[in-house]
Amino acid sequence: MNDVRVRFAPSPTGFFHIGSARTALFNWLYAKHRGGKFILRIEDTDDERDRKEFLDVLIHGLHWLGLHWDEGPDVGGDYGPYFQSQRSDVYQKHIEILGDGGFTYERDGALYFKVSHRPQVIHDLIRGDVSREEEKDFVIVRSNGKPVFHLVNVVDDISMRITHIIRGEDHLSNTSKHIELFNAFGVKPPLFAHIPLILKSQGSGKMSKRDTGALIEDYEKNHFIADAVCNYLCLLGWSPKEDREILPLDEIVRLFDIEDVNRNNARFDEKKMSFFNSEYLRALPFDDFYGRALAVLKSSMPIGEFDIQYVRDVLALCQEKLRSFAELPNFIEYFFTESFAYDRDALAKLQSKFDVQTRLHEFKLAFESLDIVDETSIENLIRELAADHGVNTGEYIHSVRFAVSGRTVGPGLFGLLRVLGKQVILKRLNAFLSQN
RNA sequence: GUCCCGUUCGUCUAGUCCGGUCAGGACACAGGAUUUUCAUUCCUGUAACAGGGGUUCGAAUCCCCUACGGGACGCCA
Repeated sequence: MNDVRVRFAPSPTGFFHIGSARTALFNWLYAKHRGGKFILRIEDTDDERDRKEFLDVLIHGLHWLGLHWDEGPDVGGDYGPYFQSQRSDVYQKHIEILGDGGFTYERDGALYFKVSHRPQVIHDLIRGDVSREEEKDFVIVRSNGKPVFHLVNVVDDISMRITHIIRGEDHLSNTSKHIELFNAFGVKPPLFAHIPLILKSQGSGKMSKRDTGALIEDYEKNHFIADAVCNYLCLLGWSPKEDREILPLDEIVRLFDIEDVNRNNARFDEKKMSFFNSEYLRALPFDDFYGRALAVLKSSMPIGEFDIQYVRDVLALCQEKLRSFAELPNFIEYFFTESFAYDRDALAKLQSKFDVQTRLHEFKLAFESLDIVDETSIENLIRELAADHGVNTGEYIHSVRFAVSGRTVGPGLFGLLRVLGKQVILKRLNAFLSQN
């Protein structure tokens, strides 16, 4: 029997921010670690700013990250509805309770809550006890009749039986208001855990939606691996403490505890995020890699016109070389088109070192009479050529790579040629030689 | 301005609770090795306890002050 209940309570007023995502992640981790429930509650009490579009982005982003909820939109639960816009009766009832208790008064058409003018102690699992006194009465119902964040947030945490409130440190100063409300309702407040903020990598202040890497939907758009994003996010404010950083999410679930979260803010590091992504990419089982690669290429490359086995071969060649899916289309372009670009600067560099044209002529001559185009036979052929002409194998390798791909970087040449096939290789050699 | 939170390599952090190992790891950066290119992998290097006072035989670790950073101060959430 476990009764940990945590909630992620976003308001759909903007795109899915990385800081929100990490708050969701920490809530989710804690729920999973304790075998409790992770609840999604949509705080859509701001008619001016709430938009359906933002809600969709949020829901989609959470699913993409793999942070599925036990109660909330789409899945339901015993404490719904999970949209604050549908809970006015609950709020009305609680407003009356406060009124009956003499905690409220009206001014300028709005309903105010009378604060106690006594310091409120916040029991914070991360920061210890924090004492703060609320000085001014505050509005709980606007003059247009809509209840405000502080009220609905507390009411829902009470009625949804939330046991731990894990949220950003920016809420720490709000918490004294919330505790006043819990007290007024005669309810013992849940335990709090105010997690550090994510600061922008350059300059001062917290990550804002305009900073690169700030929006979860951009990671999906750029074909990041969600587990890598989660893994990196976990390490912003938390550590497994054993000189290990890349570890599977289920292991993080096992090791994670909210009390181990750091107190100081963390600066976002785009490079380290990318490093995590590339580590995850390389570790992907090939079929998984293949499936993801296909989705990336679908829109940018005419892979449909090619044999499936050919596409698989190309991708098998590339996985170990790739650092992100975003660079995949450019990386393999020449496997799927004859109109790829030649890197002229790179060619000039090669030509300054040795005679590219001569090596290509020599290679072509020998290659034409090669019957079996597999990696071993290509390698033997090149090594023999090099020995015969008394030059380094590299001269042939670099020349051929350039002639067939237009560039000096890429997968191992022998595999590359094997996959390209004899016909295409000869066609490209001829085309290159006739133009240079 | 007021209140709250924080401060270990450039960055993320371990170590702090229960003072005593050259302050450890990772990213980044620099050099080297391996590799047909690139990437990988491997090795090496640069680099930190914000400052000042205490307490103590001994402080990154405990206490105080200062500085700096962050956050909150809405009929936004």
